[in-house]
Amino acid sequence: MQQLLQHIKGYAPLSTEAEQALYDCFEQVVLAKNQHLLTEGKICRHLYFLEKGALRGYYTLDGKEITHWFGFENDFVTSFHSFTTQEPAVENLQLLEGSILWSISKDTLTELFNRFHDIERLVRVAYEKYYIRLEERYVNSQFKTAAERYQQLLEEAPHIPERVPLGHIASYLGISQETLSRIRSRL
Amino acid sequence: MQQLLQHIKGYAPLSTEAEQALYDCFEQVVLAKNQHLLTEGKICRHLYFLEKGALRGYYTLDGKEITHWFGFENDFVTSFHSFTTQEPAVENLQLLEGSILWSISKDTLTELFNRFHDIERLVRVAYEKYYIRLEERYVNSQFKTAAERYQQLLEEAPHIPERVPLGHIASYLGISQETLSRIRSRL
DNA sequence: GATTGTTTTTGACAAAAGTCAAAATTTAAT
DNA sequence: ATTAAATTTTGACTTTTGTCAAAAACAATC
Repeated sequence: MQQLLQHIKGYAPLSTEAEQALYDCFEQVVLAKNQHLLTEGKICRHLYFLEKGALRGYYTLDGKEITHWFGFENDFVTSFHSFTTQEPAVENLQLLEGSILWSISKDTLTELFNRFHDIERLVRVAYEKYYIRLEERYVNSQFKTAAERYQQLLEEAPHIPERVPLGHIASYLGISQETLSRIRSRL
Repeated sequence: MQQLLQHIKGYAPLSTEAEQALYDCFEQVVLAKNQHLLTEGKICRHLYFLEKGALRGYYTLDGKEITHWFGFENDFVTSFHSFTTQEPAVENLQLLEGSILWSISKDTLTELFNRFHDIERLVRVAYEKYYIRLEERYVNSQFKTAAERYQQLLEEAPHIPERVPLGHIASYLGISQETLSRIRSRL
């Protein structure tokens, strides 16, 4: 929990009262490898902070699993679409390692937004970071070749290829596993 | 200006004072077709609301222009990365039509955030919408074929192919202009 | 340490998309 | 209306990536 508070204070300052309120509102969740935090069709009612571990977001297309993002230490994770709209999720969240998370419900968070301007600010700032991150991924995915994307992944996020099976990485990069394997053999 | 206020009230309620403050802080900008709102290397100090017209964001790669997004009526537009970080922009913003915009500076907006919790909330909610929109684009771009992407564009955003030259659309979809032309001839 | 299951690699071929160059069409300007 | 400029289409060919099937490598378990 200290890790969570430490992390979010990097986004924006927090009053003592707001910090205490956050402290009171997050609950610890411990899950084993391969368990699901969310399955498609369910409404995602929680936002999670990942203290330790790793997970992936994936959905099913033509019977295949498509992994479209990963979460690691100090990431906030949720099915963003389902969490914000409270509509059924189209994606699944599955643990890739045994993990420690901290959870807060949508309702509780909404209440915190009402009570504390600084918490709303903090989330606003966090959204900016996550938006920029997604924008970069988008541009890279669309306008670079498969080999360039993999090389960039090795340089900028080496923890991903180190901790995640190749098949997941291939779909994360939008290529087939065979193509990724061939790219690697050429390096 | 009424259009802008009307639009943002769709995100979250606004106190009369906050509404007045917004009214006072936005300035009208009128620009002709092909003019630039921002060129790469410059720091983007303003956020714009597009009341009427159209524009594109593009950057240069290997001497080619890559259009990665479009803005139309009721969109907020800026170089998001440069605006939030105040680092030099990597992208250019160019008008595709003669346009009417409303501009607010980063400093003024920051001040409004400090004065009005409800304006910060409104932007937080707006970010959620823009994030979801980008996430959908991302998933579509990476996991669908070129033809599927074009068909989806026709269905979900027909104003884009109607108002924008083919070359821009091709790079927006991440394909060559020739391929897009061939896709269209097959329909 | 043999066995089972999972993950990764390799091969042969097919499909999709890119490139370069030129022609056709559309749009804008005089 | 005519000319010039820009945009879109077409053709021939190359490169990239995907698919299916099988083999190899690696891990986990008993």
